[in-house]
Amino acid sequence: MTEKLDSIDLTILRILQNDSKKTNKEIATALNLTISPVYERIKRLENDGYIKKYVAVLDKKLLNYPVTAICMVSLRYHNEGFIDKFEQQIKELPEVQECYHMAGKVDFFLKINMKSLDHYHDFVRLKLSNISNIGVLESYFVLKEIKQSTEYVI
Amino acid sequence: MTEKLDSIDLTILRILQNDSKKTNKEIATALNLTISPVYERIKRLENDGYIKKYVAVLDKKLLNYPVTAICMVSLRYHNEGFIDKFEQQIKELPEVQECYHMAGKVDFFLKINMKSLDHYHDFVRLKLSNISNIGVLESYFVLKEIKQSTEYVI
DNA sequence: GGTGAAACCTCGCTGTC
DNA sequence: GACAGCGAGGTTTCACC
Repeated sequence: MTEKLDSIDLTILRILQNDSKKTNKEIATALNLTISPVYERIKRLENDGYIKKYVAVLDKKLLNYPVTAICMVSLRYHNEGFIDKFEQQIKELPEVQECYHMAGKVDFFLKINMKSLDHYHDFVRLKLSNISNIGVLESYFVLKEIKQSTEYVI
Repeated sequence: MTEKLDSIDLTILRILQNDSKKTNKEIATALNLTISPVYERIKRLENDGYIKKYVAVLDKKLLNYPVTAICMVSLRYHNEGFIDKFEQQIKELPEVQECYHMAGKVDFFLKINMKSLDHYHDFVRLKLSNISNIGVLESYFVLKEIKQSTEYVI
């Protein structure tokens, strides 16, 4: 494991989290380096876990997933076992893109993408409701996506 | 612009949204095709906008951004001009990773990553508060990230 | 930790069916 | 729309600094 990242590492990460198709050559040029050190630093950043994965970001609208819901869930019981069980069940639902365990009145935030409100209705009725221990479930619908990114300000 | 995607297109998109480093050769093998059609389909999917970009997903914890907040904002005034102005100002804040205009009582959901609660405090005090027209601002903190993905169930 | 070059492989394209 | 095959260029490695 590495201890610290220097400014070259950070620049590489900044470039890759914006466009992972940049070649080592392009990155090397931007950094006034040769290809080899860039190659080796990227390998190190991958192996040390700084870079988790490389993904293609798709267009939700074109793929016909226009409905996004934010769902706030509160559990009925809060024992460790119940919480772990809930988390496990949520992980297995591919429709749930994001899920966070929260501090405060609401226990979980979920972000869910759907083809239509009917699909969302079915999802809540057939899948979410099958998860026991849900006390309160409130759905909010997205009117417009202002911003969606995976970048960090590093 | 293309009208419809066939099952080969969907398989390619499924593969790439999970791992964009897969080579055309690997994808071709998985699909029992040669490289050329895979190459041409991906080019088409990029040009038609189905694939928006390729990014590296970084590890928040290792980069020392352990604090994630969900922020719910309600505006004071809801004229078109005010809403557009607010959206514009949010877009310019790199700390805000996601922002959605919502239907209902709350106007906007924001997801924000920070190095510490102190940084979050400064962010709210110095940046968010500088945005006029914010009526109500409620912050919820993430205890644990259960799931975070950019994939769609296509 | 960087350089530069060699070996290898994939990409990106063209012609053909 | 898919196949075959090629030259260019990217990836990977290594000896050297």
